[in-house]
Amino acid sequence: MPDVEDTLTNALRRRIIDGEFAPGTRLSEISLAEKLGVSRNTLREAFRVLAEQGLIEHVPHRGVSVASPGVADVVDIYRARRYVEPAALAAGSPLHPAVTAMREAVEQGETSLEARDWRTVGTANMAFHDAIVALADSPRLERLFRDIAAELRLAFLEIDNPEALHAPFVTRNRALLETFLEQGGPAAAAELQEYLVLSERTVLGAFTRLRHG
Amino acid sequence: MPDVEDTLTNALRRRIIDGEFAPGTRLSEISLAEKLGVSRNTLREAFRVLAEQGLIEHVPHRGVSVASPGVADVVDIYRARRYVEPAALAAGSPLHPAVTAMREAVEQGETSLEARDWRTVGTANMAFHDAIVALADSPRLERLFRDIAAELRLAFLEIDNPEALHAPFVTRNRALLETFLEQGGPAAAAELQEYLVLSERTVLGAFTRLRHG
DNA sequence: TGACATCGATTGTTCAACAATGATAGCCGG
DNA sequence: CCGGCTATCATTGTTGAACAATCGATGTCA
Repeated sequence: MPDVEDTLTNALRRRIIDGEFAPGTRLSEISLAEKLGVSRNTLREAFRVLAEQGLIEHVPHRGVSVASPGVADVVDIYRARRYVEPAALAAGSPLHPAVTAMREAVEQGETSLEARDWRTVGTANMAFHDAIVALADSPRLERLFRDIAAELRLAFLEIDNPEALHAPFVTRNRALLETFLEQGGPAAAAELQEYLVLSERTVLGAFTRLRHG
Repeated sequence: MPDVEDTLTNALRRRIIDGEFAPGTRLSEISLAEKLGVSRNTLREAFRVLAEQGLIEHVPHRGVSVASPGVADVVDIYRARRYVEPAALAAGSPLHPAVTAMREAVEQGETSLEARDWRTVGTANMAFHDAIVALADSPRLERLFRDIAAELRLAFLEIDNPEALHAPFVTRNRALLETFLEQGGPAAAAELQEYLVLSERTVLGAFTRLRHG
C-alpha cells in the first residue's frame, strides 16, 4: 500500500481535475486537513508537490489556491505541446504498444460522444494525446505532458462549455490515427500540427468570449 | 525576503548540484535538519519539491538519497534535449534577448577554458543551452530544461572527469552561435542535433568506462 | 551455514504551540 | 461622506515533541 501522503497527493489532484474545487478557489489548510482527515503538515507536503506540478498556486502567507490558467498559460501550454507531440508522432513506430492505447482512446471518445457525455469525451481526448507522447518512451517528456495536461483541464473547467471544446476533435482523432497507420509518422505529425493550432484557437476563442460576457 | 522553505529548497539544490552530497548519498532527516538549523517538517517539504524535480529519490520508509542517474536516465535526458533545444533554436530570433546570454556564456566558457577551470566551463556550457531554450519564451519548457539540466549535472558528478566532458564543447558553442547568427535558426538546429548526439556519446562513453573500472 | 526472531534506528504522521504576515473592520480626520 | 490609518483577527510558517510503522541489522538457534 502506498504512503498516505502519496495517496493524498493523487486524491487531491483527481479532485482538482474533476472540478470539485473550482479554479481560483482558496484551499484552507485547517479546514481541508480536517475534511480529509490528515494533519496540516502532511497536507502541506502534498501541496508542495501539486504546486511544483502547477496545479495549485502558492503565495507566501496567503496560502494556496487552485490554479486558474489564463490566456498566457494556454498559449504556453500549446506551445509546449507543439514542441513535443508532433515530434513524438513523427518518430513513433506503428508497432509501439502505445498505439493500442491510441486506438482505445479513439473508440472511447466515439462511444462517449454518442452518449453526449462530454466530460468523458474530454478524458478520452487527453488519453489519446497522452498515448501519442508515450510513443517517445521518455519518462521526462511524459511527466511534462502529464503536468500541462492537468493544467489544461483546469482551463477547460474555467470555460465550462465541454461540448464545443471536446466534441469536434473525436473525428479528428480517428482521422489522425488512420493517417499515422496508413501514411506514417511524418504525415501524421503535419496533420497534428494543424490539429493543435485549431485546438488552441478553439480554447482561446472560448476564453476571450468569457472575458467579454 | 522569501520564505525560509523556498530559500532552503534553493540552498539544498545548489549544494547537491555543487557536489557537496555525492550522488547516491542518503540524506538523513534528523541530522540534515539539525545541520541546516530547520525542523524536520520544513526539511521534508523541501524534500518533496526536490524529489518532484528529480534531484533526489524518495523511497517510502527508507528516506531520500541524492539521485544517481544511470545510463537510462542519461539517454532519456538527451532525448528530451533533442526534442526541445533544436526546435527552440530553429524558431528563435537573432534579436531575442537570450542571444546576449548565449554570447556571454560562450565567452565565459572560453575564459574558463584558458584558466582550466573545468567546473566553471561546465556551468557556462549549461548556461549556453539554457539560453537556447530561453529563445522559446516558454516557462514550461524552461522548467523542464532546468530540471533535466540539474539531473545531468549529477551525472557529470558521477563521472568526475570534467575536462573530457566540458572542454570539447567550448569551441562548438562558439561555432553554433556563429552559425545561428550568420546562417539562421534551421541551419543551427541541424548543427545542434549533431552536437547533442556527440555530447550524449561522450557522456555515455565515460559512463561505460566507469562501470568497467 | 542458513533461516528466523528480536532489536534499534529512521521515517511517517499527528498534535500543539507560537511567531509572522496579510486582510479586515472600525476609527479618525478632512 | 470619504479616504487613510490603526488595531484586531484569522491564516500561514515553523518548531518541537511524541508515537506508530517499517526497514535493516544483529544475534540466536537448529
